[in-house]
Amino acid sequence: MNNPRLSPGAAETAPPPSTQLSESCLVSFVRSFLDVDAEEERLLRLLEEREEDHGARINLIGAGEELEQLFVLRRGWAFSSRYLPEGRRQVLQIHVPGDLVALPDLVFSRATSELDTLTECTLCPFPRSRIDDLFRAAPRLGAFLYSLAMVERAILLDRATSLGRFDAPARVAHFLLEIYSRLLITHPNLDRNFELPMTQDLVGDATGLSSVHVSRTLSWLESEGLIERPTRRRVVLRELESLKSMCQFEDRWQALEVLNLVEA
Amino acid sequence: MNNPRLSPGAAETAPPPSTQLSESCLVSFVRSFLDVDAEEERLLRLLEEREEDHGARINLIGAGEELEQLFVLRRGWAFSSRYLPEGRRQVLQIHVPGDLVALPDLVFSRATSELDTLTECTLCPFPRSRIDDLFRAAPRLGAFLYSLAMVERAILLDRATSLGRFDAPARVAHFLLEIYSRLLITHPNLDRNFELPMTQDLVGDATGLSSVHVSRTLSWLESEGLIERPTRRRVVLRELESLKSMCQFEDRWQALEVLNLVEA
DNA sequence: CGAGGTGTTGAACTTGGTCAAAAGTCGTGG
DNA sequence: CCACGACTTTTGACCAAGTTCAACACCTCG
Repeated sequence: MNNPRLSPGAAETAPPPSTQLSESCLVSFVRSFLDVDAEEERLLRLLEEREEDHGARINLIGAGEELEQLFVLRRGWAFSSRYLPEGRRQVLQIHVPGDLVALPDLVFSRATSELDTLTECTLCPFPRSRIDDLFRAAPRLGAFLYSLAMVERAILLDRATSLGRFDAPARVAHFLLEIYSRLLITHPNLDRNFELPMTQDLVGDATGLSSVHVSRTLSWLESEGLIERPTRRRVVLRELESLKSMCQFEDRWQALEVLNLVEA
Repeated sequence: MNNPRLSPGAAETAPPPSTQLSESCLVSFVRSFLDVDAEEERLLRLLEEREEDHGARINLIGAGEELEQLFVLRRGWAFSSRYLPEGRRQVLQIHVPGDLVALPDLVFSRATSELDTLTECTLCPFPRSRIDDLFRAAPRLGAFLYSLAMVERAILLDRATSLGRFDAPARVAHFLLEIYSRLLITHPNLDRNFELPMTQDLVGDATGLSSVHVSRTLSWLESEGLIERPTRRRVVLRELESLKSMCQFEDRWQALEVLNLVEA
């Protein structure tokens, strides 16, 4: 949970149950890329002042809704998606703890996609104006947000490549690796396996496949020894390197170099 | 070429041949979203100090190359893409005049994709550090860059939806509309038609289809009266509304509300 | 124990891909 | 001004990956 790269810092081995208000997964997420000073930390913590819990599998924001609040996702998983005619759907993003959610919709007056929880979640809502404050009062954090957006962009382009040109096994592999690489930032000790709280239906909607074909593809990957599925929701990336090479996976988070502004 | 929304400004009807250094398509692009003050304009013009010409169909940046410079695309079209094994390719982005090119790679030490010209181009290279200056000295422009990134993000999510869940006609329609809506910003007088300097092969690599199927799909769209192709490279979006509804098209540029920071 | 959601499997089908040939387009140079 | 050659687009025949439909098995939780 603490900084895997820049600040060796106070190493707590006990997995923080995130019950203490003092442990902010947003701050620790930012810290893994940037040395945060006291004032910056204060501004970030302001985003997590309030918190609210939500159950699993419920809709938080509907596409087209007016958005007064943005959120830090403090606990649990969520996803954003878009509904299409005839009951089709595209899953656009999987959100894990530490993510800033709905931030992009800041520049639109209405939400551009649905937001749903996967598991029970704790969200910290904050008003849009906090982001303005942040750009004004802490240009380094502004530049950091920009850097974040650029990583996300690179990841979306990777995904476009996956959706546009990969076959089913490569798409599924890419999807698993994308999530795994994001989880590694805040959980550097994950040993090639993680809990994926999604039905195959959702995985299909994320990879542009039918749930039936996701099932077949996962079975095939398992039969090839590339992955394992010890339980329904757990995935083991058994042959990490083979999986990476079958979809040209690049870890964009690892490669990130935050725009590092010298204070004026 | 002048501001279609915020500043009615000095209306020149003659199409500016962009030979005068004083007419910057970047400035006019920014101006269509934001009232730019003198100091901000100066900072933007700094990005276009130098310029260099390049021929059509040549490679400007290879994926993995170290990047010292970013570019403003002043004249001509370019595209970025990624090569895949077995000669496959995914076209990721079409760049038109006024675009900031390679900016996202700012946060990576190496280019994440290929950059190639489509037509003859004039590029204005500038060093990475200019962007830092911009974030520090003009937080409003920093916030503007952020807003731009968020529109681009929304567009990329639309594209993911297209690649993941649309059939061939809808993908092609979406592709054409995406370009058309971008062109409208700087050329508000386009009358449902534009020059598209791309082979069908490239369109296929952008839409995740084979060039053969692009040909069939364009013919089908034409036979349905949805588009016309008066010449090889010109497209007329004859039934704009039908095209939009067949791919749920949303114009993200139109909906953009730039983060509008009040000066501190 | 039973019910509803989830995952698996098989069979028929469909969309779009591949291969190959023909036709069209455009620039170049004789 | 025309002819040639390279490239692009079109068309047809065949093929393959993934979809759809439907039945069945499997958890999991009351």
